Amino acid sequence: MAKDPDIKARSRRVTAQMIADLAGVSRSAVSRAFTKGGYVEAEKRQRIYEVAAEHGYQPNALAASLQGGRSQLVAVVAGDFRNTHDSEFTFKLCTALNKSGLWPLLIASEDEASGITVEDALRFPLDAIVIRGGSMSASLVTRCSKLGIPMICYGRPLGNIEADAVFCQNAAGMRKIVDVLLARGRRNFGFVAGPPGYHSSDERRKGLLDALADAGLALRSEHQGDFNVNDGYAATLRMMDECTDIDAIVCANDASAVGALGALQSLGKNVPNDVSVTGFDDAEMARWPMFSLTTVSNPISPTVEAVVRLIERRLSDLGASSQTLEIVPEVQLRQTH
Amino acid sequence: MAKDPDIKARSRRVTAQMIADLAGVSRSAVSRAFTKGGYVEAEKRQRIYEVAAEHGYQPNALAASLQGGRSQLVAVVAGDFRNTHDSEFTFKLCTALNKSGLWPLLIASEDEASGITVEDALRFPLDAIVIRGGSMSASLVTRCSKLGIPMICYGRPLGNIEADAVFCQNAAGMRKIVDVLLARGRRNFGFVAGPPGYHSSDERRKGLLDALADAGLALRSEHQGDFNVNDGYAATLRMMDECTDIDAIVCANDASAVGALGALQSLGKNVPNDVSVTGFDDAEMARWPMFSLTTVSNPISPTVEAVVRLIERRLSDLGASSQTLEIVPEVQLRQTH
DNA sequence: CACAGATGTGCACACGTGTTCACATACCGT
DNA sequence: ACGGTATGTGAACACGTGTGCACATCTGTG
Repeated sequence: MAKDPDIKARSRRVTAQMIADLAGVSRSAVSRAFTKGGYVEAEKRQRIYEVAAEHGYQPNALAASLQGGRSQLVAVVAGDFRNTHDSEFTFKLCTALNKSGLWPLLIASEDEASGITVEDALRFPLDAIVIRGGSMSASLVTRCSKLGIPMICYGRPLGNIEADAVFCQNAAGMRKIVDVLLARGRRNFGFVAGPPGYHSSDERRKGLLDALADAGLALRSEHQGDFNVNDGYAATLRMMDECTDIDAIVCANDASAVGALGALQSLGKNVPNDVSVTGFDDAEMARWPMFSLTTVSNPISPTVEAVVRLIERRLSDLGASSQTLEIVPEVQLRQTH
Repeated sequence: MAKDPDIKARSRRVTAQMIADLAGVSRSAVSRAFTKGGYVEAEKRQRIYEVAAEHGYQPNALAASLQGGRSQLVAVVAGDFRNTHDSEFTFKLCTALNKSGLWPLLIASEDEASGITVEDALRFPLDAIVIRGGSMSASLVTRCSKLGIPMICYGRPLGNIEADAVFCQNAAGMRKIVDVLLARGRRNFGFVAGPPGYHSSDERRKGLLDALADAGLALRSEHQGDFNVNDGYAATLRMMDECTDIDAIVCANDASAVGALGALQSLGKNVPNDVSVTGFDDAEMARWPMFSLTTVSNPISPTVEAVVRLIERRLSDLGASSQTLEIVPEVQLRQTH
């Protein structure tokens, strides 16, 4: 057993060579002891494990990844959490990645305030990158392709961009819930919109307008919000001020709908007798007992599973053709329609 | 200009050596061109940048980190998001880390379902690890110390564990808001508790009981929840069924309080005339117009700043003594007390 | 005995970087 | 002329791993 080679006096991480010296074996033996299927004599192996445990040795995953192995890092570009459904999605995605032995490197916000861009993350030899549709660009796809980093996009279809994608059919989901309202005899529709330029926002609006047009109707009132409760509340107050005969308020997402419910209550309106309210996404708040919101599901679990599946497919076969998976939203009938 | 060395036929990341070959320079020149202060002749430098841009070259951050540099990875162990305040905190922490040039490696859930432990993350040469108090253990501290990984704990004080910590004075905050209720003449207190065994849960309960004891009062009713809206709603229904003269419902967190508000409304109770309701944390929902919840702030920004400051201090001086920062909560008076 | 397979071994190499070092050139001041 | 400084250069080394390779021993089979 070699003398303690002054580990404590050094701030460096414990290395395999240090363990080898202490255990009186070669570095190869240490490496083999920590590699599945590696040949090391049982007694030697035991000694290596003991010394390693005593000194807190763990192989350095990043050094190992240089060897043509994978880093196991997956960048998750989560956007700005404007829609709370996104934060629920992100955390579930991160959990699922962990379950697959992958480590999410989180980019929680991509804007100028954070001084960070997705491209900064490409300095890491990522196994993959998962990114919201809104942050996609053709140049980013090219960059990732050149670096051999698989890219999976969620939340929107990609047009002529070649990458894997998972998205929810926003327009179709919106049509479904408008059909429910029409079937209940609602005719005077108001819309609490999300911020324009966001694909989900725009597609949900399109689905609403198309469904109304097919029924020979037009929107009576529209007010924009930023996908949050406060904006939904204010937009609804303005809408009811402008048109007192609104009988259905369709909202671009659940938080807007929760805000609408709050505003209607403050106005003494009865939901759904006086006016229906619907949301989109089936976020957790939609299921709270005081709301029991009728909404359209943008189910997190199937989307997360699809993303993970696409990653694994890509890691198995980098040259596979790109694939797009669509999630079909379903109406969740509760108490507000 | 050397011939294209078959980059496209290889799935490997573009390397500095490949760029050097293409640009007709040494690898050292490429390295210097991408290192601040590195000496490279201007014309050569330009050529290197052009070739690099054409082939999507970026230095591999992980290879570079082997050179005694830092990985810039910070593990963020975020727990299970039982309390929605935690997801807000985590998101903001990750943004702040990005701003400091650090990359959060997110462990979104540490339980058996994910098959992941914090120790798995220690295989990466992390610059630091930020962890919720509930996931702390002395053995983890020892392990990190041996690996030279600084650890910052948030959410609870550490007892005799040697690590940096930031936490909110839960008990003191609770006393403050109970004093507000006492000053309003409330005498019949009910408590919607959080899950036992969570430090914040237990401390907030202790603060409540102590404040009441000092006023010569005892809790009239207590029901447990899991820090969420649904449990707050159900607990409040049970409480009002059990004791019809409750005049103040103190909740362990804001989501429980939001649930309590919903339950009281369904019972036709007027808040705050009939009964006061208070929360804890000042999560975003506390500020929604239909709730306008009186609560205690557990301010995210100062906590995040403190965590980042502790990380930077540790990175500057690994041997610095451990430090504990306390965040003083403040009462946020709104409409429910 | 020869061969094949299993187990075991340490040396040397590769992975992709940044840095050190010795050498080179140019310029300025003493 | 000499010394110091700035700029520039490529070879070699270091970082911390996993792997390939040649060699060694043992066992079983034909």
